[in-house]
Amino acid sequence: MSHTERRERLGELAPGRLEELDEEEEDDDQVLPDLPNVDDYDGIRMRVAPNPNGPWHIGHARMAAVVGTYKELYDGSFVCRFDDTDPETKRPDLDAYDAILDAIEYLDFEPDEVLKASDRVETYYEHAQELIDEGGAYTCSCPGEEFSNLKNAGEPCPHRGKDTEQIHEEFERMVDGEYGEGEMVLRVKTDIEHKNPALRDFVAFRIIETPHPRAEAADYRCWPMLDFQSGIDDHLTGVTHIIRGIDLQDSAKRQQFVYDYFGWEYPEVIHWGHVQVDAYDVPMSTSTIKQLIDDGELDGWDDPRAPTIASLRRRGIRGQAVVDAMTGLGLSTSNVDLAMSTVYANNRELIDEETDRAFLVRDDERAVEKSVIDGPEAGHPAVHPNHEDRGSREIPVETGVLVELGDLPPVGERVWLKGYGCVRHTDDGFEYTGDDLDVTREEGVDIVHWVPSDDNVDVRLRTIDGDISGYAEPGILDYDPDDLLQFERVGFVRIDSLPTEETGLVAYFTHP
RNA sequence: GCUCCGAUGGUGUAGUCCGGCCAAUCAUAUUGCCCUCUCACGGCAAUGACUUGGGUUCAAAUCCCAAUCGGAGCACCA
Repeated sequence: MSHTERRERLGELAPGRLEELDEEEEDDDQVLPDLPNVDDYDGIRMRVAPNPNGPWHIGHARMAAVVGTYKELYDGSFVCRFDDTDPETKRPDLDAYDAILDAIEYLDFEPDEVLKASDRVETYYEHAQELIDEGGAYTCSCPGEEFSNLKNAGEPCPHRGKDTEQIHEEFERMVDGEYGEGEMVLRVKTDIEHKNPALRDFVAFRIIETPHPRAEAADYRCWPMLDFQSGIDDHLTGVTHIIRGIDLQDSAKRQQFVYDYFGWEYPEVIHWGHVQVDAYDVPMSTSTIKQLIDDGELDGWDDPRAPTIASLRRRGIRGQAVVDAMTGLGLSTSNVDLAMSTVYANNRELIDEETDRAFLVRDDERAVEKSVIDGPEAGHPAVHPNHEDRGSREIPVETGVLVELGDLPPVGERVWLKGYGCVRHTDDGFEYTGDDLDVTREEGVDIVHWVPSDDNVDVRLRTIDGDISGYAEPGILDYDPDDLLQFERVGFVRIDSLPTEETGLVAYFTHP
């Protein structure tokens, strides 16, 4: 049935429906879907809860980008809470706390409150004691495997029936550090026969003998598990909406037991899948990146080859470009692949108009030197092709020029040196022809970039695929670190440092 | 093994709740053309998707069932 036929048919069968559809012409062009049950809350409060075991990789930016955007959308607030309750397996990196806050700032968001779980251990203890009073927790000395077997069979362990006084006493001893690792844990009493084995009597506190790296928290040995700590904190900090990964899809159900004991209302929860990013050889994992840095494979967290926030920033990519790409991914529960080309497209849109142009002849393309015969003394390409008012550059020619091998025409053919003029490749070098620009259109003469063979600047261009060396036009020295440029026909770069006695100018490749 | 969850082009996404203006949106990507003293920007066009099979219905991307594929949890990690 054709579209028109369908419409006519619908008109016969349900005339009102057709009008309804016509009226539904809605208006929302929202960047993110509505949060659930927003009207049930006085204000929207969310949280970003990173583990500070390293600076952020690109995937981490998604949480800050989305939570920050919701904050703006609903005029709400968000907490940045460092969930640093494992000094052993996910040992916090003391530099990461600030690195993460910097990353959030780079994305142009500001947490309304910053908390560290390791500052709040006493609070967790208090709630544990309360939970014990409510009959919601018990100390358990089962070896892990033994408990696991019982749990999988749906059988309670012998410790489940202890009286409250003994539990208090043993928990007290856990806090006082009187047990070694693995000797005693505090479990939340859920439903040992729950059909989902993942929800049965989970651990709330365990002993870790390795001191916490933060001096303020170094004396604690009895640490809460994520599900306990996070559940308590979300309530205490007034969080209304939680976004978290599908790896934590059972957390809410686990924490619900604790909330029930306390008579609390559980916040709204959204789960989303994992993000993969294309374009990188390096896996997007904090521990892997850390290892590669330790091994010297990467220069640091901001190495252009690292899939990290620090790297994107150093390459001159705006936080806004990252945020736009992240919000574009939506909140799907399935795993998603972020194409870096999306980030690049967003960023190009942000920087193209304002970024000055320059020439870089890449040595990796095997620059070739040619003397220029009978030509003008200098070329004058535009600073920006779409903005004549920004003037033109002056590039001296003197004895000759460098061009990339791939741009060198066969002997006897012409090429147009951009901003300079047309030359013919002869046995003697480049002979200036004086041709009009029309030859580039009418006779197919290619327009190429070039630099003076004498007066140029050594450049090391750091890219996602490794370093490239080359020679830039002299005017590049007028720029400062952190300035952006577009090397014409190469791509955008951020100037990282000016030349020194030992090294040339260092630039980071942004994107084509 | 037990328990959850998901599936729209190369990628992401809208539409799914409440079946009908879906002949499926937008972006990105790729390709071609135009513009251009850049392979940038801009303009135009092309490419390309409802996992499969049943069922309900006048009508299914949308509801139901099954299969397939994929993801996640069952840690004294977060």
